[in-house]
Amino acid sequence: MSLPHALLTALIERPSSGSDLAARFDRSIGYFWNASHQQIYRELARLEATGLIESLPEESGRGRKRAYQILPPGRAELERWVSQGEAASPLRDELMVRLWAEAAIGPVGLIDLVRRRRDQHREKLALYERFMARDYPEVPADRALALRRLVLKAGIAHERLWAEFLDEAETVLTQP
Amino acid sequence: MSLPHALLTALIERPSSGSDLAARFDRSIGYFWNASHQQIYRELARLEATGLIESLPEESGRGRKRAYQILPPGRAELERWVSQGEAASPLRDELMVRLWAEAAIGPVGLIDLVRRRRDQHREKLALYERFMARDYPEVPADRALALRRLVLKAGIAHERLWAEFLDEAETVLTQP
DNA sequence: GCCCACTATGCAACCAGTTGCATAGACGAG
DNA sequence: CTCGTCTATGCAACTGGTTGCATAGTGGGC
Repeated sequence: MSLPHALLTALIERPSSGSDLAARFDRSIGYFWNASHQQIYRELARLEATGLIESLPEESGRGRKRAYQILPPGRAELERWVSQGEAASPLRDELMVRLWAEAAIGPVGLIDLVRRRRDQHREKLALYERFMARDYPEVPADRALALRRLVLKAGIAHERLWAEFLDEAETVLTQP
Repeated sequence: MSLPHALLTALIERPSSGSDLAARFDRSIGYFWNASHQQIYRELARLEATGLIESLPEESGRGRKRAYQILPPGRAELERWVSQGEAASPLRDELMVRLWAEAAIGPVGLIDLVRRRRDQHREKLALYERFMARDYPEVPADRALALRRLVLKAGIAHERLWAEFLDEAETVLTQP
């Protein structure tokens, strides 16, 4: 249940509409949590129904932007939640299952998929590195900025790890 | 939809019951795909209903082991699936959302959670490294073994990355 | 002025995964 | 022998995420 809290966090930074939020997700926390616009709209409606956020009265309706802002109970809920988590989100990666299956049934053309996916990771890596160079040319002294930089840094490390791993997988898949 | 294919792969290696499979998931592909016993039983029932596997006739019933084996259509489906995937599974990590939220609302005691989670990753890392030393003392020449070793290696790299990242997060969270 | 493409919002149905619990046999302690 | 505990199987309800589609406004090209 991180999506509502991710939305609350985004709304603390500034009031936003659903499409705003969808766009912002792609550019910041999107490294580690993504959401489709349908999820976002549904969750915003729920958050409003439970009184954690409210929509700004700007003659709403379909096709019209509808901005939301966070309310005090929303901030309280976010504070409660942040330090309260427990288990690590379970790890799931389809490609690993495919590699494992290839080991069991022999060569079946997984190599193309591996190459495509490695290229995806390389692209993301390059993108995130541009973000890093642009937004954090040096390590910020400010705590909040340092934390946001850290999240981006984790995204970079993650993409680099996968790109390197997939290079190695390519070698193993082609050789014998 | 990787679970059915993960089960098919496991059943190629050898016929197994639901609880067998649950145990084996914890020790091999579990690094990258896990499943509760409920999911496994339900999925096995589905796979049998669609004719991809069959249960061995060993006087079944509750409390009795009920082993399944893969059928030719199951193997065919697995081969079809392996090389056919497309998008990378979306990445989701709650802790990153929490870090991001902490950046927005200030210190709220996330540090304990970070330490706990770092320790979890360290434990897994140590465990996987033991597996590596025990099962793959040297790089196997055999393709299938090399692939399985590779999956384990990815698990190790992943846990190490997280443990190191969380060390850094601890530093940032405590300092300012 | 009209059409077309684009942005923004939203509904409904479906699917995968989780949670809580129930039931049946195996097996050992007393 | 019977009680408690462990393993194995299973059902039902719920939740979060995905897919496919529908509808309303906006704005540019012609």
